[in-house]
Amino acid sequence: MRYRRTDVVERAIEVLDEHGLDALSMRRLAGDLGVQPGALYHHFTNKDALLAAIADEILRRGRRPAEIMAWDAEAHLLCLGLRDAMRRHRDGALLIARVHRSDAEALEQPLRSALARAGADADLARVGARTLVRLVLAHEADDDADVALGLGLVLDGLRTRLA
Amino acid sequence: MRYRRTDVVERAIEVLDEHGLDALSMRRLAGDLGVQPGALYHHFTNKDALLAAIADEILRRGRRPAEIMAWDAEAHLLCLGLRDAMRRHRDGALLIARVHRSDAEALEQPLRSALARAGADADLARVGARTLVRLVLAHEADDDADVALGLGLVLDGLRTRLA
DNA sequence: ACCCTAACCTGAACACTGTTCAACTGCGCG
DNA sequence: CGCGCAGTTGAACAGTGTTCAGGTTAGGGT
Repeated sequence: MRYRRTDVVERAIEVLDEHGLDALSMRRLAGDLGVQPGALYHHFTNKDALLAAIADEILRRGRRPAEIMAWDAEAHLLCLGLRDAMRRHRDGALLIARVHRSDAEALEQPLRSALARAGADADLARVGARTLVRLVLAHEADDDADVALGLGLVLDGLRTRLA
Repeated sequence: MRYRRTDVVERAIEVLDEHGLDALSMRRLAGDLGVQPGALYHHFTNKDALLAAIADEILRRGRRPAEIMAWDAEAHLLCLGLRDAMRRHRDGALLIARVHRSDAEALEQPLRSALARAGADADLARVGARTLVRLVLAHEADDDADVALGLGLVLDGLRTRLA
């Protein structure tokens, strides 16, 4: 059987959903595709690249069109969207947090520009966005009320600085 | 050579500091101690238990005596203490975050009781403490100004709710 | 001084992991 | 048809955590 990059990612997400991140080894995925492990390295330079591609795909599916609204409502919505996207998959937060460590930009950029539009200076926008993203990644297992409370805490802090 | 639990932990911290968390394998540590890998399993049921013991020791060393002060000053100080403790060792934040995943209590308890003393209800104290701890763990690589800004954000949020 | 128990360690094995690479296959294009 | 190349193979390398039957050794009690 012959595969393309996107086929591999799709199958990888299935393995992730069914068996978790720990079970998502190159050998396991290769076996699931009916292929030798080495074949995967034709599509991805290494496992990290594969995981990055998976994270990309998961986030791409979770992205919603931008709307015009107040900065704090938008920030809140962006955070909930991120949370939804990663919670749609087993170990989603674990995976995205791992990828986020080597590529923070992609996740933080939308929030940062929302904060910048609200009048935050570069430092505040950067730290605020980072704080919110990490908050969401860290609260995967918590229930929605806790997440809302945690986000409210940070958003309150931002509000007092942007007032 | 014969070792006790504490000897193993001490040596493990040295390996951690010199070569990083990735290099801290059971084989490597055993080799450093001049012992077979299996011997370590007499002192620790598995690697996670070893890592937990290392994290405990690192945090124990970093703990400072409690002082009587305003809740927000205390919370700020507790966070900086945690940050200092983990920054004293290579990959300290990585290690502690990993252990924190399966045992959140130990790290969050002091902050939670500080918030409770300030008049926070159980939910706010719990979420606030968790948020602060995760903030510190996530900001390891950032400079102190960014951390102070991030903490200030959350503390401001807490202040508006505790006023 | 003896022995016994418990703590500690050995050596080897098991079942995995990510990664590399020369050689082979088979599909599409000129 | 034949060339090129994307895709795959199969095997190997160098590691990982973990288990366990059996051997060793130190300390306390008689």
